[in-house]
Amino acid sequence: MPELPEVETIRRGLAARLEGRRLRRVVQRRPDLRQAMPARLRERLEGRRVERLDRRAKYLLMRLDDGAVLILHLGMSGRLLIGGQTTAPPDRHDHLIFETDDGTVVRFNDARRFGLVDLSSEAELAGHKLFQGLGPEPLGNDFNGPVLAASLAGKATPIKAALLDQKVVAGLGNIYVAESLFWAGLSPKRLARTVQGERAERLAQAVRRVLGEAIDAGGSTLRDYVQASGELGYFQHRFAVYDRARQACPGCDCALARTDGIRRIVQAGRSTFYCPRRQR
DNA sequence: CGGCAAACCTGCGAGC
DNA sequence: TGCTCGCAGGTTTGCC
Repeated sequence: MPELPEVETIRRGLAARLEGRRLRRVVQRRPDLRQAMPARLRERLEGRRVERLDRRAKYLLMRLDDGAVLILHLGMSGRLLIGGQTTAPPDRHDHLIFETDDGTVVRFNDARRFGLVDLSSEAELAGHKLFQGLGPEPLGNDFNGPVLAASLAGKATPIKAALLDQKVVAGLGNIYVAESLFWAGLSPKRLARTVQGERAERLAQAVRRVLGEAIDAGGSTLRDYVQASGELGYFQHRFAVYDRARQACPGCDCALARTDGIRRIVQAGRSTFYCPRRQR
C-alpha cells in the first residue's frame, strides 16, 4: 500500500511529534511480522531520544541518541498512527506502540503483517541487508534520464515490471508506476530496454513530478492508508489511470473510441492501468 | 542471471 | 444474513 509519497507523508507527520522526544514507554505486542521483530526491543528503545526520522525508499528510519536506528516498513496495510493508548489498545493489529516523554503515543498497526520492524546502528546501516542493491532515490540528485536509461539497458522485462523493481529506482509501487508511465506516454508493455534517450528522460521527469505532487497531496488513500494524524491522502482524486478502468484518461476521448477508455490488464500478477491511445 | 507465478496474511466489497 | 470469490498500495521465494 504505502509507496514513497505515503511513507514520506507519514515521516513528516511523525517527525513533527517525535524528533527531540524521549521514548518513555515501548510496548511490543505481536512480533511475528514479515520477519520477527528483534529481541529485547523494549529494553533497547526505552529511554532513548529520537534524533531524527528519515526515509530511504519505502523504509522509515528512526535515528536514536545512542546510535541505534529503528527500521520500519509498512508492507501493504501498515499504518503509523499518532494517538491512542499504550495500554489496552483498541485494535488487535497494533503490533508496536511508543509513548514519548510528552505523552505522544504512536502505534504501528498492520493487519496483514507484511510490514517489518528491524533494529540496526548508524555504523551498520549502509551495509544492512534491506538496503543492499536499492536503486537511487527518485527525488534525489542521483536520479535522471541517463541514469534510468543505463539501468534499463538490456532488460527484456516490460517497463512496468522494471519500475516496480526497487533496484532500478527506489520507492515506486503499483499506483505511481501506472501514473508515471501515463504521463511519460509509455505503454506498460513496452520492453524496458527500449526506454532510452528521450523516452527515459520523459519517464524520469514524470516519476519525479508524479511523486512530488502526490507528496504535496498527502499521498493516496484507497483503503488502509492514512497519514500519521489520521487524515486521509488526496492524490487519489488526481489519478489519471490507476483504478480507472473504462473511464477516460485526462484530456482524451479514449472512452468513446474503439479502445473503450482506460484498460486494465494483469502483469506479473498485478493490475496495470493504461490508455492504449496515449501510451506507446 | 532473468523473469514470472505463488506465497505470505487479513479484510472488504460484490455477487449469489 | 451468510457464504464464496476476487482483489488489495509489497517483497521474497522457488521454479523454469
